[in-house]
Amino acid sequence: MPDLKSVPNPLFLRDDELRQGIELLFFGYRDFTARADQTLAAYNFGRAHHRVIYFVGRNPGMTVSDLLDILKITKQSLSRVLSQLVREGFIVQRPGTTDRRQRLLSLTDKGAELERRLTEDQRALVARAYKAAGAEAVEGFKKVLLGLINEEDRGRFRMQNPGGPGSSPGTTSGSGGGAGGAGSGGSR
Amino acid sequence: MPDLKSVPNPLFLRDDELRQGIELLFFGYRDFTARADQTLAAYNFGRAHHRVIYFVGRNPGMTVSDLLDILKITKQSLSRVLSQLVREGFIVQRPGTTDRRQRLLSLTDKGAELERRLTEDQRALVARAYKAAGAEAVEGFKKVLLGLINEEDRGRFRMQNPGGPGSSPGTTSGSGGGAGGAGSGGSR
DNA sequence: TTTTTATGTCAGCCATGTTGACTTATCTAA
DNA sequence: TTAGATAAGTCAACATGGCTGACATAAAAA
Repeated sequence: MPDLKSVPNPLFLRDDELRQGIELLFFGYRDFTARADQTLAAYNFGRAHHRVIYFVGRNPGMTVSDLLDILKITKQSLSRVLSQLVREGFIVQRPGTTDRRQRLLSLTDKGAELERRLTEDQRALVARAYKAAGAEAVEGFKKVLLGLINEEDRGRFRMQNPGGPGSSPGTTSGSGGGAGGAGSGGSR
Repeated sequence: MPDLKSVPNPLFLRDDELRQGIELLFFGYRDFTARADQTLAAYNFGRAHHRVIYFVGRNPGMTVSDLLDILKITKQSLSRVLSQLVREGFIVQRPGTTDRRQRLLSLTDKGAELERRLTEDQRALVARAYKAAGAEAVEGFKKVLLGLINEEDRGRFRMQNPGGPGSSPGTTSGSGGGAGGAGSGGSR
């Protein structure tokens, strides 16, 4: 591998390569969301509902502030979908124990089932792409995407050794959950 | 490396890993678009304008049908932004030479300059992520994203050897370009 | 007790996607 | 040469999901 510092513009940083990356992200994300969107339509829900259900499922007991931090939308925008999901029995809110102003969010059984169905679409798609690309490519995929992410949110992901290729499978376990992040302490 | 066929559920295909991939895509795309959106706001344009400008810049002389195929939106949706861009002098339309029903699209100088400014934001972001991750990770990134993309659109990308893991770094270079895709011949 | 914070709500605006119906110009095939 | 298909555009109406601004309530913190 060439020493990056000594090369002003390595081949993989040429304009064409970067544009290709931009387009891969566009097409990739477009198709990544397309499948789940169909499932959502059957419930008369949109992508915004999916995101709420997904992250609440991932972080049971999270606060509204936590969710806002993740989604980076206004509370008015969130309110529209969240209150709908609560009204229709997909999500429950209970007051926080230490801070009773908080509304801790979690999925109902009904919500958990929807979450499963929704996430299944994307998981299958990602699994297929992972399988086709191989373990090592997956490491690279994660590494690059992590680099695209806002410094502040990067901490949501606990990545193991970037050591790469042959990293001993036995230790890959750990972390797992990773994205938990949003502690209920939620300051802003 | 374990033989995938013999392992029912390799480590990199565990549920946690797949969810992490889903989240990386969400956060990655969110931040990938955030920067350019700010630039767009200064022109009173939105993401839809950006996409049109980007792809027309990338494929000068493309037809409206070509563009619709890429964006996968309705012509009514496209019309709203496209006619605005034409009206304001960012894009020109000229009749097709062989088929005069077609309106071949290209950027004006003004449009090209905007395209440069817009794409610069994303290119810088991608470049930073690429640089931090390294050439080999970039290969993996591309490989996985390509696997997420609709079979039909995959052909827009001419990837070099999927050679995989230990592929000699010296040869990582290759092709580059690629993504042109939408030839103006545009059949549907 | 006063102030700040966490949450929610009403009202209205904007961007961007959708469907359906219809027009115009042009190409293509019978 | 005419009938039908195709490329493009338009009007109208609607849904989703962002946004701002203003204001309300309860509970924590100073």
